[in-house]
Amino acid sequence: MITAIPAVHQVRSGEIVSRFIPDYNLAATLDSGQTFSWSRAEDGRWCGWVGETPCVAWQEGGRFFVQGRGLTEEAAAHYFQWNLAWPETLASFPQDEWIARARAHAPGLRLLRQDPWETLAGFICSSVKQIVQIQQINAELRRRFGREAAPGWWTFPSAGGLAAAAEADLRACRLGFRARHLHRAARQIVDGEVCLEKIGLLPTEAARAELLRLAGVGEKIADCVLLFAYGRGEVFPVDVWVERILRRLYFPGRRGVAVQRLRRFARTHFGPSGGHVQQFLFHWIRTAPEAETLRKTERKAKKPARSGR
DNA sequence: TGGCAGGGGTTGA
DNA sequence: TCAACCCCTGCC
Repeated sequence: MITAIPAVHQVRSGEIVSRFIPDYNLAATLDSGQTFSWSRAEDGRWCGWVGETPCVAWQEGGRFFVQGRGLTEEAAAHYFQWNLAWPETLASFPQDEWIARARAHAPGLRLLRQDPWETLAGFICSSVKQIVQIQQINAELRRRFGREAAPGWWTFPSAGGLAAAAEADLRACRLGFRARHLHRAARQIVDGEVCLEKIGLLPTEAARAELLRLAGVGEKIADCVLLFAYGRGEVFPVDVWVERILRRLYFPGRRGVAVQRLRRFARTHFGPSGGHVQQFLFHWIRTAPEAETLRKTERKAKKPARSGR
């Protein structure tokens, strides 16, 4: 089986950058479904990528360390969002019981600032897939189409690299029907039909409209890219788990509330840092012991349709 | 052990 | 609005 864990020792001779950030929860951040490029190694440290630099990251005594050959503090600070005004971000959250529970479950859960193409491609691969499977697809795409930056470490393939590949070769990475979407999206970017750099300069609504022009990109994936790659912290992606939370916690006893209604509610209710709130709620319902009952109830109550909508 | 339902979504009719 | 799309996992 392909795993996302490369050879740790290959980067242990690189530069180490660090900063004292006691209120950063690295494990929750890397394990909360916003990135598919990091894995926990046997020694508890995290192996992954800051851009095209293979890195190892860990925390000790409130200090955050990242090691990688050629890694700069600027690059680490940008990717891990070290400079975000965290207390101010938290202060902008609405006060309610569920957000308080989610925050208490994983204090210091942050958002990353990832590469737009890698994030986009990763989420196109994610539809109706579980996180472990997405990580395997990510690793397979790297191994087949990436550049070997260090022994055992392959960069994420460029849009050009995937556009030039045969769709059948993408399917061989366990992509299934997603292969067609990813191939077409890569083609659209290579052809200049959609420009990821320009999207970064657009207001959020216009940026979302541009992303929605890409094959395999609907509202959920567009919102994930806006939040995790373009740093639009107000964007609140609504996937099936968050949809269940919103229905259960904010619209109890109300049947037939449309997803669009939930999205409108989320945009206004959760405020300017709604994306951060979403990440807390998402991580809480997936992993918190106290949410176990809610998870089971929702699975049973789920309608038999295959799409989860 | 094998069969089958279902999964972090989008597309196109 | 809903079936179809692939493949893998977990449950019975």
